[in-house]
Amino acid sequence: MTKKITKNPRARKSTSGRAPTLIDVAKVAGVSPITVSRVLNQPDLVSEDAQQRVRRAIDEIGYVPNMLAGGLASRSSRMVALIVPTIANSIFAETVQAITDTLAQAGYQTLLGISAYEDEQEKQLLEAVLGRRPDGIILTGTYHAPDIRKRLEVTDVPVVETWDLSPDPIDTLVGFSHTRVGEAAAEYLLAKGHRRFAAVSANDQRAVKRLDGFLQTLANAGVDEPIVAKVPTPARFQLGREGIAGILDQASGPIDAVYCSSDTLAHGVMVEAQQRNIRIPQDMAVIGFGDLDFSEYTLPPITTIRVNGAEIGRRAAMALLARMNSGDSNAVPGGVIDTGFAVIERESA
Amino acid sequence: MTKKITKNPRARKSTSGRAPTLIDVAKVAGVSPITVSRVLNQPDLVSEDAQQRVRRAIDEIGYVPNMLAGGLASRSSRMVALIVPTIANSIFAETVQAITDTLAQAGYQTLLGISAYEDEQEKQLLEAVLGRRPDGIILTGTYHAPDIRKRLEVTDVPVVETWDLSPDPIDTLVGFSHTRVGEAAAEYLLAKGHRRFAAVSANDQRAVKRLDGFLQTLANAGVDEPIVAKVPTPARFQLGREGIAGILDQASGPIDAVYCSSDTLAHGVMVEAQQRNIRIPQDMAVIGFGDLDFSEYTLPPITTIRVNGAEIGRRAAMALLARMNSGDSNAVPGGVIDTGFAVIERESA
DNA sequence: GTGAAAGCGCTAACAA
DNA sequence: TTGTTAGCGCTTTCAC
Repeated sequence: MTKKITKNPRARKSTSGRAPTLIDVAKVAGVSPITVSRVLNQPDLVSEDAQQRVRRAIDEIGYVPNMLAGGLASRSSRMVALIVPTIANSIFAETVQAITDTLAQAGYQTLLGISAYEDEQEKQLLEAVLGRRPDGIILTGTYHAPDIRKRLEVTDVPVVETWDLSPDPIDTLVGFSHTRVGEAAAEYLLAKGHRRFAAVSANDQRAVKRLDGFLQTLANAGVDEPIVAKVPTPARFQLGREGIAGILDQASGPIDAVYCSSDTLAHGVMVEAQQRNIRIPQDMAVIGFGDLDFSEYTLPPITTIRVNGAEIGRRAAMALLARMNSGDSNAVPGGVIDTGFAVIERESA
Repeated sequence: MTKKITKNPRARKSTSGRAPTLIDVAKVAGVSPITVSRVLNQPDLVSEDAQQRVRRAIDEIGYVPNMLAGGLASRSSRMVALIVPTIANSIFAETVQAITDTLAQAGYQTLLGISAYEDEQEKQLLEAVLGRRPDGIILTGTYHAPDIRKRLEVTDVPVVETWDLSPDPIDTLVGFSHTRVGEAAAEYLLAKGHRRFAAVSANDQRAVKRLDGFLQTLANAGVDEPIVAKVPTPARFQLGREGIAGILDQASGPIDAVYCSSDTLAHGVMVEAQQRNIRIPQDMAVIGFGDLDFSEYTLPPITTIRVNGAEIGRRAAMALLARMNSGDSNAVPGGVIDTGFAVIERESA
């Protein structure tokens, strides 16, 4: 190692081989261990004088509390497990960022798991994470493999599901209705007078819900069934391009409007349209879903159904914090919070 | 809580109020606690027969090992702290994803901290995280506030710095030279015959290094000093647009080529150029840095200096794993791995 | 191949 | 306001 073991006079404890403990601090400060503990966790119970001595001692020997030991003794790890399908998508990234921020401010660390939209992954991550005794768990989506769900229902760890709505949450839910998103997209396009539709959708749980809402609303309105291109997860720009290319090649007539399950796909659709000299939105309207910042400045402008990833993250984290602090019993029932979404029109540049 | 406390016959331990422990397993299996521990951690030392009985017991009572206790006793938490400036940027997101994946496969969980490019944040995150006794730490960048650095040098926790190169790493380093990236950009543009330059750069540590490399190389070549627009972090699409707009408004003549510290900024530059009927690359060349997938399909195509975020993450994680497993002493010196970068030309559509 | 004893570093509960 | 006594649930010796 490049690091030199300098003869730092303060390093007496670190040279002794093991990290200084609370007992070391207590000795230096001339108090009992529990007083040191109190200075750290409930300073109000300790006299000014003792606090001073203890803090001085902590600085002097470079003491860092061992939270493994603390967690074991107090049965509270001050960690939250967060499981998301991906962070490569800017909107989930915003949510993750907001969650870690909010939790960090409240003194909780975030244990991150990325499930890649795989049940098996999610299960393994949970398995691994439960052993750490997290004080709370935040999960993306409302579908979870049956055994995972059961495990979570039995645990008394507060669970927040987010990014979706469901009639039977495990515990607490902070999200919005993807079915409604799809319906809103269809309603919007129908109101604009469009009648010949196509759809490019990813095939993950929530994208499929949106698509179903979209298709169902169209069916109810009695318009022709749209051509649908389903693309694999994670949705990449180029998949949108390929998706619409296939649709346009096989379509018997012109397409009025294209529904995309995400802005990323919508972007690909737009570029392909541009290649083919199809003007947007005059020749073909495009509606996306997700992160407005992206589509707002991409030319030509498209209509987007916008959700605020950061806001969802913040609210999910706050719901969890409330849950964790509401006494540790299951007395308080978990709630459902609908964060909603907004349709953002950007027809004219 | 919505969850019903069902009269599940197996839930005898969970209804008893506390989670089953290793001792509970031992009783059911008719062995001593240490045997249970061995089945979990060193199964080779235990007879087939005993293993069977223990595993059966574990399933029966739904035992989940308490890693807080395990970590305390074994002085190894099997957690790694990861501190990044942001994940809202797809390239860092890839790195984070690769790191968590690689570590998870090796049985380590990732404790995520997001520093928002703030020293103070980074410090607090580290402070908070050190108490969890992580087995390793992965940090973004090579600059760290002096006190953070000192703290880390004294610790015997393996540290991997990534996403940059430096002559004096704390321990191990996996990254590439940002100065060289800037130089390569300048060399590339100069070779194309460009002479009147502009630059739009973010103002974080590494972006500034790239910019400096770019400017220095131009200065050495004796060309006029470029107009530079520095934009705040995190770089958003629109900042690129505003940056180049300001430059074009104040420039006394045409600009041959624009250097951008990231593809996100480059995208903004391109859109603004499009608005002003400046053709790319014929009228004005643009070079970016970061994630090829983004710029490759954005029209018009630009040249990008590409780094593979996932690859960097994987290598950083593997370096850390090697470090953590190389006996716990500081015997093995930390190494420096240069992951390099590539110049991707996309001049013609 | 298995077990008994002794902590890991901290905090809960009670007492003074 | 402070301290004492017992653990938290596991792994490390070391013994058999």
